[in-house]
Amino acid sequence: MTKNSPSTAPKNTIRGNTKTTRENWLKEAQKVLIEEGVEHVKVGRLAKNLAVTRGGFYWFFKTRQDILDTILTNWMDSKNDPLTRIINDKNDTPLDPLIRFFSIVVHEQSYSPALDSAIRDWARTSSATRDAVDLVDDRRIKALTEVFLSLAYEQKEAFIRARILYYHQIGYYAMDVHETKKQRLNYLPVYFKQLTGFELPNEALQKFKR
Amino acid sequence: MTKNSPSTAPKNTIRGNTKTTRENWLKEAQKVLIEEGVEHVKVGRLAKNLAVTRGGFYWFFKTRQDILDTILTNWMDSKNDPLTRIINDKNDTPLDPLIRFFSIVVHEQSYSPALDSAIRDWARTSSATRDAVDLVDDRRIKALTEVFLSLAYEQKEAFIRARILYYHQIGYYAMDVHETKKQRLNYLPVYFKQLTGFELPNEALQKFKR
DNA sequence: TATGAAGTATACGGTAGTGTATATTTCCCT
DNA sequence: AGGGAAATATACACTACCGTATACTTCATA
Repeated sequence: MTKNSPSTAPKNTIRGNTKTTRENWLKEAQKVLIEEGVEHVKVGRLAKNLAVTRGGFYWFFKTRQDILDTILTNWMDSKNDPLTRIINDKNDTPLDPLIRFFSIVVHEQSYSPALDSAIRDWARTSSATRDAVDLVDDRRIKALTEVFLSLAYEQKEAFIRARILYYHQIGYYAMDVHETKKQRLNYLPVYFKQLTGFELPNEALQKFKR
Repeated sequence: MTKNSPSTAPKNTIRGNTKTTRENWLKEAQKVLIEEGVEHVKVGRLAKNLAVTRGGFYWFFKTRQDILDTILTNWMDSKNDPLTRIINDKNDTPLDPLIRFFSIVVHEQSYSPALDSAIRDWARTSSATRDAVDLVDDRRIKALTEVFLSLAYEQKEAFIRARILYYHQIGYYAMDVHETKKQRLNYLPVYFKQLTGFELPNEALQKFKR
């Protein structure tokens, strides 16, 4: 009847006839978003995947748009974006932030390029999403520019380097390249040299291999 | 009643109650594909944009899928892809193919990165499209690798350079960067240097400015 | 052990899309 | 001038969504 606001209510004890959680729905929605794009994130579809009827969905979310908004907000949150957090203060060598960037990108934990790419697609038809993507891209490129500046590149050159490094990354996943980790590690030093202008230190390479 | 095969019949004289051509529909479909993605390419939508009812659509195309297939086939055709045709034989300087690549990309005539990007999105849900995109990407990267090899780069380095150059390009448009031509020309020499390893010849830069 | 909160299932009315069948319009050609 | 080809318009049956309302189930806890 009158349902409570879906945005409240953290609850850890499971009560009643419960088969799904809000997180289940969110995760499933993200999965479909990644694999097939926004247009396929339909509540009936999610319900089916969760082996449940649509009814439950509206317990957790007000509308379809509501769950989409939630996904976007989560994604935008800088706390969830390792790519903007590559700049670490404490006892770094100047090259460390870049090594961290490559590490995040190569290992693909804590950061989902697939989600990034799916959201980028979504931006095509949603201006709110477009804005979010612009904001995040800008944030990341600023961070990378800082890094290159600290490596003594000129402003303009640093900015272009940041762009090439970042756009290349975006392109790589937009293309949906399938490579084994081994292949990627094989190419890594060449990529590093060409994209940053510096040699990848050998001890860093060793670390990647784990 | 029984309609003739839509794939035949080139006709230049306009007869009967005609308001649209097959090309009109195709172009409109491409436009919507670019602006909003495949899922929005609906025959009612196209009809509305062409100020006509849906009826006519089925004169030119068997089904919605038919027009989508046509778009994909056109796109795939290497004759329509300037990016794979950058290698010209006749009296080139070694750098000319690269200059041509940048020129195509900067000027955006004869090649629509927006369409490229939209089709890439589409590949997410259509395996036929996925295959087409893979094929085209591969073709282009091979072409670029050849170019870098002819500039005396080692095999591996040439391949990575080709990738970075191309992926950067893809990423640039996936990000939907908005820049004036002036800005792009400003950055161009820096991009060229970083992406190819060679200085952009001054006379080439001048040509870009027209 | 029973009761009510938390969630699930079912049923409904509405919109938007698909493709097919058929009537209608328009203009080239003779 | 009028017959017919080339489309266009209209009408239909069908399916897939959406969101709302309401009845039903199940378990934690009192």
